[in-house]
Amino acid sequence: MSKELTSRKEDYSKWYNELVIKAGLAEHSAVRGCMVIKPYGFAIWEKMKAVLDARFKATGHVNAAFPLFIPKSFLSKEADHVEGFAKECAVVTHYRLKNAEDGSGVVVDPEARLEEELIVRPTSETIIWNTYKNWIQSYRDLPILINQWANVVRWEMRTRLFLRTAEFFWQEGHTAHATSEEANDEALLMLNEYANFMEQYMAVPVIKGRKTENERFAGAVETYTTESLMQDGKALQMGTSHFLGQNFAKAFDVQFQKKDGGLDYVWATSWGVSTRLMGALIMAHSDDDGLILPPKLAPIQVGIVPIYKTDEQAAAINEKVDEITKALAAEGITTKYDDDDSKRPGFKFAQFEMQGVPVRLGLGPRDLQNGTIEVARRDTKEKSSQSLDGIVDYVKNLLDEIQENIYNRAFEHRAAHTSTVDNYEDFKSVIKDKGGFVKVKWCGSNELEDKIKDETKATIRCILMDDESEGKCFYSGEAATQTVLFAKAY
RNA sequence: CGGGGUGUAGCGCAGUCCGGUUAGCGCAUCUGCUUUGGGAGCAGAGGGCCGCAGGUUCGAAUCCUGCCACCCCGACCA
Repeated sequence: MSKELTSRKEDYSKWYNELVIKAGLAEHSAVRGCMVIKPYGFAIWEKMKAVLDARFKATGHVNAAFPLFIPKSFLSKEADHVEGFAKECAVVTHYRLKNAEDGSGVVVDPEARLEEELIVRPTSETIIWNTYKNWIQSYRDLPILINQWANVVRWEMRTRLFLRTAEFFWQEGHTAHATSEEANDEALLMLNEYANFMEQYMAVPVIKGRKTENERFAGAVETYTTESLMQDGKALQMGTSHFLGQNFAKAFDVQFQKKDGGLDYVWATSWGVSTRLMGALIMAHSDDDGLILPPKLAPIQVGIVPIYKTDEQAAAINEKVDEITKALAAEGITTKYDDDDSKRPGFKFAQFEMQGVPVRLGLGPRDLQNGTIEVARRDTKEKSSQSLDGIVDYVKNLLDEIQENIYNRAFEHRAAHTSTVDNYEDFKSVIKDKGGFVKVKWCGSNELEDKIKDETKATIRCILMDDESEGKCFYSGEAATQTVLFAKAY
């Protein structure tokens, strides 16, 4: 395996694939389209999970677990929903294997066919609403605010590590409410929680908006989304939050007794983010030397490399590093001391860089003599010599600075790659040559959206929340009803 | 599902056209010595159902037939 990555300029897609492998985040498994998330990659996901889970709980939600399998008939109860997912479902048809008669191994036992086939959940609305039906009789049972952390399966044609895999991990929130307004507020609340997490922890700026009918979740009345822009100018949908109206309540006949008497169907939301966030995190910040992680999500915040010739020097360095590590740990900063004697310092520097460790410390005999330590920051690759006294405060501040810097960098990149146009010629040339988001006035026609997609590959990523609907549609010249962002997307 | 490509050591590949010693190279691994402030050097060692199953042949990684898997490009998607 070569030590270098393909550069982003040369082949962005290849760069991404190699980076995921070489940074030790994930790899392809024996099962087509399914990945193995390796310990280092999973450590990042766990940090994301911990922050999100705490936010869900702080906003009143609780966790629960629903089955992996869903009776096939459930899926078809909501018409749009089945249409959206039917084409990518894994189906369980049998429950037993037996030894092949010719001794060639095991075969499916044809006697063991399931009465009703089960599908592996592509999402859990149906099984959950079938359950909620039993839990809800009165307005006193509402709201229900439940989240589950789970894996789901969507049989994708073409997959890419983290960005699109046949099996992926996510969380799905499913809430039930007495009023339309309350449910819609919930969907917006979670959209904001997502956006805050993405910006404050992942250091990825996002645009909040609504999906067009074409792009909406199958079964939703309204889909809210957080959209980000990657370094290659393509957009990535990071998380979605859906106002489901009464669609699932009606499909599963979930009614409740209102306070003032009378029955009504329950109002619903669902919202989710997946391991796709890993893909966004990787693509948003990293460079040709490897991963760049935001300090708040980096499993290792500070990597430490000893430089020595003699055993005496090594012993003295070990002692000093031990001191520093403990002082950093006391401030809640995670470190990794790479004292592997079989590797040379240069190799370790490159390794920490590939893994995106935000800050690297180098300590050698010269430093011990001068009371200094070498500090290298991953985001800018700047190196400096700092006094050993006060190194903890220095590192602490530096981590904050890196977190801020990579956010600002991503923000500026997005600003530089967001164009506003008012005619189709300009639109086509921007999409083709520059990429990024293209902001336009829009008349709201589904057919036009499809046509533009066919011609340019660009789709409407979102309808801006605070849209001023003045002016004319950039394509049809009709009165514009909204402002939208187009982009080529992942 | 259509079109193209690839299966040879843990990884990346050569060899296949035109059959013929013991199947080779780089990286990685192991042992030893020298090294260590930006991906170390030398010496030695281990590691192969040549994707699978048939066939042709004195002889098959190489030729023929069938199958399987994976990758890329399209249609579909968080």
